[in-house]
Amino acid sequence: MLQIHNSLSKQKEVFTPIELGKVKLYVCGMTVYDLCHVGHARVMVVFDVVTRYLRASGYDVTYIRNITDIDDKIIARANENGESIQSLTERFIDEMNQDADALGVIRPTLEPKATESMAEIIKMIETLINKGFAYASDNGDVYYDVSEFDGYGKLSGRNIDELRAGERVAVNEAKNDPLDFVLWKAAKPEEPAWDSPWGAGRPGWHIECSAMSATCLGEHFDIHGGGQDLQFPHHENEIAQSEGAHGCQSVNYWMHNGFVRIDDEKMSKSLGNFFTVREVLKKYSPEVVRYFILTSHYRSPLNYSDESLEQAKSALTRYYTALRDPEPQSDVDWHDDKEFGGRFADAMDDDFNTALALSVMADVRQALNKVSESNDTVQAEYLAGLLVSFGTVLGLFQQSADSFLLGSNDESEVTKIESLIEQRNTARADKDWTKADQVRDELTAMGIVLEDVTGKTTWRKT
RNA sequence: GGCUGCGUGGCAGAGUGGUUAUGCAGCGGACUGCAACUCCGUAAACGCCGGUUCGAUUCCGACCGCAGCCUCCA
Repeated sequence: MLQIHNSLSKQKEVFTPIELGKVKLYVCGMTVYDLCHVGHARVMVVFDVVTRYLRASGYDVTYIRNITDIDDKIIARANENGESIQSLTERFIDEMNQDADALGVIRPTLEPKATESMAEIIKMIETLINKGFAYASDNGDVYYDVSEFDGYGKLSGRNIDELRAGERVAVNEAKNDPLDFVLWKAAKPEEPAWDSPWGAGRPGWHIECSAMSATCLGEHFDIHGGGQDLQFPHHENEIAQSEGAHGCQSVNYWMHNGFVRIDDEKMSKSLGNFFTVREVLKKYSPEVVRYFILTSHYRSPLNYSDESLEQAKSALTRYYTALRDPEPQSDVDWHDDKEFGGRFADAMDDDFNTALALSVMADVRQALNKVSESNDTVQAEYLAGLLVSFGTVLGLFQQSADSFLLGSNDESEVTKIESLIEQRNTARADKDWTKADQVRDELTAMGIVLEDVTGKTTWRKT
């Protein structure tokens, strides 16, 4: 029985879908003005695994991840670059998709864009005004009147008084209350703008998610996810907008993933301490990055360091080494495995405890190595198939062992490696250990590790 | 200042009121010409101080330390 930690109640709750057998999931995606960093990768991978596991549990999942393609930062960056907003956002949408694909992230069912949802956004703002939750000010902005919404603060665990006490933003004269937030921004000269009943302008950040989630999933859906930093104010404001406009609960389960940190500090653009997915993938293969992300529970902080990535790489190398010989049985379904499959399900059912699920896989690997040693081919092929089956949930073991262990090499390099191995084996046959070790040292210097197993020598990259 | 969350062995990271997490690294052994791989064995932990309890790393309270949100941020 799946339990999910709900940010609304701050507890694990048994998951019950609104509609039997179906899950409607919305995740806040990227603002596209720059490359994805590891923090973005974490959101993508975490909710990819959530989606995969829900599907593996028999649910028909509709997964929506939006794209914010109009906001202040985008306008600023486009101006800096001297390019159009459209060319900037198209470029970074493409870059984002490249990163997501590289990381093995399954594409969402739909990826709605703010700029393509203007009619719905404007309509929703009109509804909010009509219902008394919003007001247009003289300067052409439209604001949400926070005092009108009773539940304001229920997600982030604050109340309006506390927020006022902590207020440290310059007061905006156009607002009735400093806590009110903008739904529609009047256009300044030279800024991109859409026509609206309040004049030319563009939407505030929060309203797009309320409009798009309702359009794609309906007014009431199952799960809403995103990074922890969106809990306040973004998600709090979404609740105020959606529930104000629709008059019903909008989301049953809120899920927030923890931050990626560097030296115990949040990785973020403003701190400048981020690594892009692109640069990490130059050093580590995508599954190593996925494995690293999944070693920690999704709500815990994840500390990024070379050492952590190296550990993930070593661990994954051991899995692929175990998978090298047996031909994985192709029709294994982990659900049918009483022992390991049951433990895996228990771990994943417990709020997607991937760290615990990985420890089950480690036990499978050990069992696999044992049966391989005793030449129990049938059992080895079964356990290899079981690992691959678990891998479909976590997005691991999606390549052949050889492609992971050998990397991509041009033919001449492989020929050279193989000829050196042959030279060494000839020397070994002659018991010329000095020569044999000399050749092996040469290969080591090339980043090649040799493994002599049962009369044959295999190699892999370090 | 307000509000949240966290503090586990060398490192990473789950979990639990009394019994092995797991991975990486280490140590001993088997295998090997030597290694590597693999297997077997092994050691090592629960921030500090009180309380509840027969017993607490696990529950409660204080303290210390760290992080996050309160402003754009995944």
